[in-house]
Amino acid sequence: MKIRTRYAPSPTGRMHVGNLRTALYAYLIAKHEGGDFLLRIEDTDREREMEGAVDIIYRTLEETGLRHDEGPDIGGPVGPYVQSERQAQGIYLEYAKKLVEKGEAYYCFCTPERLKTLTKTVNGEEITQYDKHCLSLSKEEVEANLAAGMPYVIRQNNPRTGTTTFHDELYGDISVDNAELDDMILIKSDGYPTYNFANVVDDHLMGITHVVRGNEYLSSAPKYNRLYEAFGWEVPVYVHCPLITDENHKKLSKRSGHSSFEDLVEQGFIPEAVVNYVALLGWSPESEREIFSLSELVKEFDFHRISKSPAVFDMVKLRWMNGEYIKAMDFDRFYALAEPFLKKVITKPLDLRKIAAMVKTRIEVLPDIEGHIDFFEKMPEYDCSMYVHKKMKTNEETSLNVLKEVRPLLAASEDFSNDGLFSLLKAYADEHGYKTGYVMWPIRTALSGREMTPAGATEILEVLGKEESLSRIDAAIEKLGG
RNA sequence: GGCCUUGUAGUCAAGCGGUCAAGACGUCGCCCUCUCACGGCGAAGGCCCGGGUUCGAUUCCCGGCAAGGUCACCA
Repeated sequence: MKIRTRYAPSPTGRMHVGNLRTALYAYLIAKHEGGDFLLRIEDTDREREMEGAVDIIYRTLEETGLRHDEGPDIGGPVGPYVQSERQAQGIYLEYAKKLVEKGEAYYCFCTPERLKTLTKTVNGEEITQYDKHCLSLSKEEVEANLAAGMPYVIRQNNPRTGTTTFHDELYGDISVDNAELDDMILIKSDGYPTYNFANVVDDHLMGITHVVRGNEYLSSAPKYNRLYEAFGWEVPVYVHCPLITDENHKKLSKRSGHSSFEDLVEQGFIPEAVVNYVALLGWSPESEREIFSLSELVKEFDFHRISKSPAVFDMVKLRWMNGEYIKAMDFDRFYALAEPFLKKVITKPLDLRKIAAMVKTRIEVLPDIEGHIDFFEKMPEYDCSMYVHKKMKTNEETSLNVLKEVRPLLAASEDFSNDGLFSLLKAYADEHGYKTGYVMWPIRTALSGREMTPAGATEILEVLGKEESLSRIDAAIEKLGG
């Protein structure tokens, strides 16, 4: 049988990294076996719906490369793929009524006020368990209420005794006392289905074979199972993914500042790196490899190797991985990404491509660029003590001397390329019996005013050009009292 | 509070009765080197606790403990 998985987000905002990983795993499970990956929009909560959110979903799927085979935008054999459209067709009500006929669900006319009396507070959380009050209504009473236009919901009718067991591919068999199962609402008073119900109905109607979802649904899974059984439908394979947490081991929330894919992209992360990192949060390949393209993941992915324990989202490791992607990236693409950051700092007509090349192996995230290159634009303030370097055996005096001697050589040099400059200065050093660093250190300091730079002295000379370089060296000589 | 799940270094993680308990990030040290970075080499750091079962438990069982999740007309 062909595997069919789905990603079923609700359009309420940016794509949370937990959802992204769920989508990724669903995609990988399907594609590893040559199956289908579908997109379904779950817009049954008209309150929380956000304008433009569907576009964010499309864009994120596009940027991460998680191409769906069926969905609202491209259609497919089991559409529509938007739940509000499906509800308009009356699909959910129709199926809910089937359950009512079977005695697996019932109409409920309880008012919010009455429901409130059923609520108790535990640890600051409000907990409500319905008391099956409306289950005892006779058929006539229900008909009368409906005829009178009383608002109603339809609830699942769960048994109060016995146990329900469901199977998860990762977690194994999980049994729950039926007394724990609330009579959850299937159809809301506005006529829309709840997530719980729409999900089951649509997954079945759309032929989903593997339901991939976050582990926060683990405790409600038995109720879904009962729904499948009530309908007499085959229960899909459940794959509950472990939770992704923040550094405090709490469910990742918007407050952490990096909870969504878009947040991360804004912070300068590369989509491929995010996908790669997220794939490894809760899953590990057989090999020791860590860097995987999406297509390599498709090949390697065995969902049985998904772990069961929650994982902390580690920005430090993500940064490292992003750096790996930047280093491996072909230069033109890197330059395209880097250019805005370069131009933010540098307005002078310097060779930005050369500067980009310098910085490529030294950053983890695009915005890191800015901190490396500001001295090109403008010579920063610095202290003369910077000329003192124990290992290079330099101090202010030796530096002044070197700068003075080297200045005319540079002024006379026709060749201001990195290679030419290096051999010129190397020859000078050899001639005087100096170590290379002994002469390079003061020059680099004079040119940059920085203890560390993304390039050596000669590369900086090359980029700065003769005129600017000499002027900076002159300023340094003066600063050193020469 | 009920229920569910999880528990290998700071973090991600291999492991599936016998291992010097992989690997990666981070940290520290060394090498390379015109600084830094890259790259190379190395170090420190771990099986939640207590009982069993077993010749032998990180691994199996039981009990604790801890953490997280969940208990909506949200998904």
